[in-house]
Amino acid sequence: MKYDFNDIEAKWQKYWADNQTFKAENNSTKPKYYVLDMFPYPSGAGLHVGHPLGYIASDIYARYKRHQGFNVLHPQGYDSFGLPAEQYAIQTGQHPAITTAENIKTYRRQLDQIGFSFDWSREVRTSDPSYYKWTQWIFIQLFNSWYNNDKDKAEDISELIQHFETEGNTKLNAVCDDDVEEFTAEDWNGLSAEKQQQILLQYRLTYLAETEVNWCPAFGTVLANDEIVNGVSERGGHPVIRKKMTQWSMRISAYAERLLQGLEKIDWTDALKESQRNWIGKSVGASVTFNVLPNVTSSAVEKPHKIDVFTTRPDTIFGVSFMTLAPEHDLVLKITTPEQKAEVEAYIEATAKRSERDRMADVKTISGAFTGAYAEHPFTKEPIPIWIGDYVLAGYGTGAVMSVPCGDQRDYDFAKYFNIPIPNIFEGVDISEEAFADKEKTIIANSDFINGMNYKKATKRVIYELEQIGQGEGKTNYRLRDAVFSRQRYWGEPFPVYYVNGLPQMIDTKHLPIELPEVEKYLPTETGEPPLGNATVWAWDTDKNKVVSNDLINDKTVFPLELNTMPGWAGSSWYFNRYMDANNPDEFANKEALDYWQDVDLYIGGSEHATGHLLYSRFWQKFLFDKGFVPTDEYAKKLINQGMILGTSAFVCRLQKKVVVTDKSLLKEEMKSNNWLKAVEASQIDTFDLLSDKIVVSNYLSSFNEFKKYRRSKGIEESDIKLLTSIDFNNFVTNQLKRFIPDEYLKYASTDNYILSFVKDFIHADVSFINSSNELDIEAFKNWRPEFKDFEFILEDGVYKSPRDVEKMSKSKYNVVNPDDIVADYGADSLRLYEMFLGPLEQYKPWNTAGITGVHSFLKKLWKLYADDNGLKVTDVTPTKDNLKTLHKTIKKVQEDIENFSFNTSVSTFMIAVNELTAQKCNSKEILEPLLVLISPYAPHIAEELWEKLGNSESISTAPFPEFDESHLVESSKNYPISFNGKMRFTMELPLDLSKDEIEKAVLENEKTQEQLQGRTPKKVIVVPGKIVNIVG
RNA sequence: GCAGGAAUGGCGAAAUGGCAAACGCACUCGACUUAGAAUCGAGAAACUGGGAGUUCGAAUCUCUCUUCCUGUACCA
Repeated sequence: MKYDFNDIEAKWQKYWADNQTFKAENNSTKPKYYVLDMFPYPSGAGLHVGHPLGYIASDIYARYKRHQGFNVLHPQGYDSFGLPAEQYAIQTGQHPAITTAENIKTYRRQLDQIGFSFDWSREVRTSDPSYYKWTQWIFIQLFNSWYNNDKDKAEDISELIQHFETEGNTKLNAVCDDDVEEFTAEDWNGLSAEKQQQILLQYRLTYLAETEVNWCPAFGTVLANDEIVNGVSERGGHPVIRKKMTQWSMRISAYAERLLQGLEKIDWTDALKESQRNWIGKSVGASVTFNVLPNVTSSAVEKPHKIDVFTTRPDTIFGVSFMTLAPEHDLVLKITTPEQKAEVEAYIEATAKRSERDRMADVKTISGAFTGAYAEHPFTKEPIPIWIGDYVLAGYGTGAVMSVPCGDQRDYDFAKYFNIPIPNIFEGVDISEEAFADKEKTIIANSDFINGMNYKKATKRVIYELEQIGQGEGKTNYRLRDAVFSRQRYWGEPFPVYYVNGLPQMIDTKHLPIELPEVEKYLPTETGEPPLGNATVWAWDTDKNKVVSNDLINDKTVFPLELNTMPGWAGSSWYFNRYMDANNPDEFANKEALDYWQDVDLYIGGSEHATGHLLYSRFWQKFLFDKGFVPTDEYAKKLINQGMILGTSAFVCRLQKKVVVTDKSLLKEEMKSNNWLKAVEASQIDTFDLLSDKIVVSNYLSSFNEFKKYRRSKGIEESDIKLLTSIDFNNFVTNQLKRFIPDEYLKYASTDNYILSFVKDFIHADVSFINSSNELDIEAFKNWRPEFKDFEFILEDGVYKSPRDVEKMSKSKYNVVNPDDIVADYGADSLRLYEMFLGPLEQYKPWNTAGITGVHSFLKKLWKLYADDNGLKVTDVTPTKDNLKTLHKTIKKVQEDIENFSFNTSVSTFMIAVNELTAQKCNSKEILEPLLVLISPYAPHIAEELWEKLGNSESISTAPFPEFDESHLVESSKNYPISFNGKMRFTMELPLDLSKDEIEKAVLENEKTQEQLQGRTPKKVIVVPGKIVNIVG
């Protein structure tokens, strides 16, 4: 019997599918366990070997939990709306639904062949109307809710209306827009229905408002803050500009504090929690109101202007020597004096021109302008000049700061630059060079009623005093902004919204889903409307309650529908709940199912979702929890970020034409102070061109590691490495490259006085041309591209060894490894084992296909334990003590490893076990049968096959995990390491039941001990029974 | 700048206070084979980034420096 992995794997994959082996039950007496992978986007490129890493880990855990007797929910599906399918549609005219379906098919085939234990009966696709029906439903729930700060939860909008009707909004403690006006119950009741709707929008958890958005012209859509990195789009790196647009937004800021606090009770990685904390950006301080002093331009009747600022350092209020507003601040033009107008306007224009990116890149240049206006200090009543400067961000806090140059470096730099006074309000601190920002060491001085106080006391007192005069209060500020929820794209969830007189109306939930309409083109319309503006059947008929032709719009019974679609994160913000009851047509998930499964026990995925998906989904979960739709307000108890698998790129090293000639003696001098490259530059005496620019040299001296080896073999000092590389290269050059050197320069190549340095460049070679010893298939490389056809290879021992480097896996680097090939050549079990064997799950690690032979031959060895050419070898023979010891130490280690997610070490443990059992010639079923259960989460196909061969008729996935029995590991003696002053010198076999004293006696009597001591008396003897003996002295 | 993580053979790594380098790749030699692949056997190498401390004993704990990676950044 041979280990025919291809047949075995196909057989069991079919068996699992036919028998629905991994279907999870919603009614079970077993304890539940929910293992989830982060939602994949089915891209057209398919999977590379890096993608399944997390899926394999979660699959091992899911299978392990089944062996432990849990009812395991391990679903999979697709986050199938998104930009790439739409970009492809724009280019080719193919409907995104078609390409998406094709991509999913490829994905599914690739996933299936790796042997995952997914419950495919629960598959979801965000682009499927039966799914996005419920995304639309949640949107409507958000629209119909507001956030009650007193109860600290979301409530139904009807309760808000009731409040307005009886008390207005004066005593209301709700989260709302900044510019809400106060009104009484009478005011409210007197308002038109339209006006009431407009006011309610300022409170709804999803709302339509004109907001400044990040517009990406290349994509023709807005992007959320987390989709922008360094001022350009995360995808594609396109420029992003600020633009005012009417958009749907999500009032996630209402949940800022709970999102922050919730991190305390979930077992997610610290790095991830930390980035969420940074993103939420809580700062505690005070808001302070400064009154602007009237000047000639403000007429007497006009209300005096006020500037609100937020500060985390109210204790430094007496150090304020100016104020700075963001150039975009509303008040700027209103307060600027005529004398300063020209300068201020010029400055505003100049900053507006600078892109967000320039502004971020250039933080050193200080710029600003004086408005000519003054504000009054709330306590001293002194006038404070008001400046504008682009170091103050319009989007944070109030877009204005009280500048305390002695306590803030940015204010300090600004003050220095514009010659603004820098009063010192710190006791015993020198501020002549820089600002003093250390809160802990602060003692306040020159500050009236807070002199001598520390930061904490002074802060408290200042806030109290501000409240007394009505010019401030304690305040907590969050960096987290409301999330823009509209996208000007086609391939996303349509909003269940139509417009009556420009005001948004929700379609009744019983008419959902509102399906995506057909369009001719996926581009924006000529009038600049989103792609849905191309749809001809896209109007809502309120009588028939269906989508009808645009021609019928009469604004009485037929109204236009929303043209934006939802962003990518809409569907992924709640999918984990849908899996609990994935096929329910009447509810997003049934209450019983939700109560049974509760939450995700283990969530595995990449860290790139830290501030996007993982924050938005926590927000939606908390909202659904507030409204009583889900039983928990955090949906994932534990989260692990798997590391990325990197590619090992291969290169050929080509000599550039230019050769630098250096005098060796000069170079040695230069080397003393400079690095090698600089030294060569500095001591160069001549340069010339090679006769060819198509020379490829062996990596022998082009890779540093190879060189280290070489150095050792010649006994060359470390410090001379670089120098000698070059000299040796020179000799090599003399022999091999002579014919490429012009005659008049040959003199340099043939004497020892000169060093020739070649400029090199490295060209990516496809990794499939490289064998396990890094040797390049030169013919394949030459035939790969016409421009490589006549490359001259200078070989070393007849082969070309490619330099390798670790990089991200990508097509452009020709280092992508497709799991299909690995599965075909070695099988899914080998792939699974190898991915785990590479290293710790969370770590970044390079893929090197050559190494897979190790785990593959392990599987063959495993097979041979059970079967050989004559058939099954396993018998009922009683196991030996050694057999049992091997089995039980394996059980113990593997169980510990899985529970610690240390999958790489359990693969090693299996190898050790198989090596030992092979050496022991173990045939015992009592050993070999439980061993299969241990291995089955990792290599399920071979385990099933051998399990069946041993006479079992049920799938191995139903077998209980073997019980660890300590008694098999009990030893009667221990080979003690005997150390002298901490250094191990020899070992000594001693019975384990000896007492400390007996051990000490036995060791001291040993002649080797006496030899080590050479007559000295030990000062101290440390005996740790069962571990070590250390003799000091 | 700030935050988080890391540094151990040629490579991936293991050891979490007690015999550093288990396990695997690559390498060398040998066996088998017409040959290659595969398989089996044997072997070599390298002392934990630097410095200090705690300890009988440190890769592991503490301090410090260096380097690298990841995230984030005019956040008042």
